[in-house]
Amino acid sequence: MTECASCPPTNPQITANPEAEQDLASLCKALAHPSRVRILKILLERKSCICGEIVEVMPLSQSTVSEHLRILKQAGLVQGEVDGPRVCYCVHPIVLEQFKALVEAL
Amino acid sequence: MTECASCPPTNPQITANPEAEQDLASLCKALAHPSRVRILKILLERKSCICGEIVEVMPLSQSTVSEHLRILKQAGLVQGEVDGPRVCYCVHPIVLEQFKALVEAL
DNA sequence: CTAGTATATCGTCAATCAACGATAAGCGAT
DNA sequence: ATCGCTTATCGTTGATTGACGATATACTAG
Repeated sequence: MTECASCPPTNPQITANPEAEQDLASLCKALAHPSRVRILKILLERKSCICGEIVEVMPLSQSTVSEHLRILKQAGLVQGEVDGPRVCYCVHPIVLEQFKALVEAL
Repeated sequence: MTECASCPPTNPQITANPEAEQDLASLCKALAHPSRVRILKILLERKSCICGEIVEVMPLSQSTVSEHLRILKQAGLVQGEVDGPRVCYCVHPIVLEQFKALVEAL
């Protein structure tokens, strides 16, 4: 039972939920790049669900932005809806809440 | 102003705090691997601040666990204190709270 | 000082990531 | 059907990651 002075008291519950841990890791991985955090913020702040607009705002090429969107979409954090010739992206509220809950549970 | 039906209404505030976004991305990156989430959970759940004990519990080599700990420490989520021949790791409560706050603010 | 234990670092290798330009695919309008 | 616009995908490249064994470092005990 090693213990040190500077460590805070911790709850002794024995959780170990491998699935939740994997989910948290996956969601974190999706947000492990500043550009993707930025994109998520943009989607949250704008009333519209833009897509090409993101490319205009970001200092990245269209293909790179598209790739970041793919990663966010694959993680479930974002969903894209085809709207004529363009695609309308928006945050998936439920998955974002799940992410918040997983982090809060730490 | 593209907008689509399935998207939730979002707050129109213009935040754009690049520093906070970078911080969030860095913290997420540190937790972007299941093993590191696992290690963090272990540190939170155990009353002790173990280190070699982590190696025993994880299906990874000592050097790999050490590397994961280094990444967590570099992100500030964890701190290690030398305790004789061994090192006592524990979660840095303030940084963890900052992480929670950044996620909650999404 | 030496031996033993615990942890960190090094070197390597395969795999994954991030970025880009080029190109394909989807759709509306002509 | 074709043109023009928007977005996705492909192929490439250099950088980073994750894993390991081997080794170096740090500390205690004897």
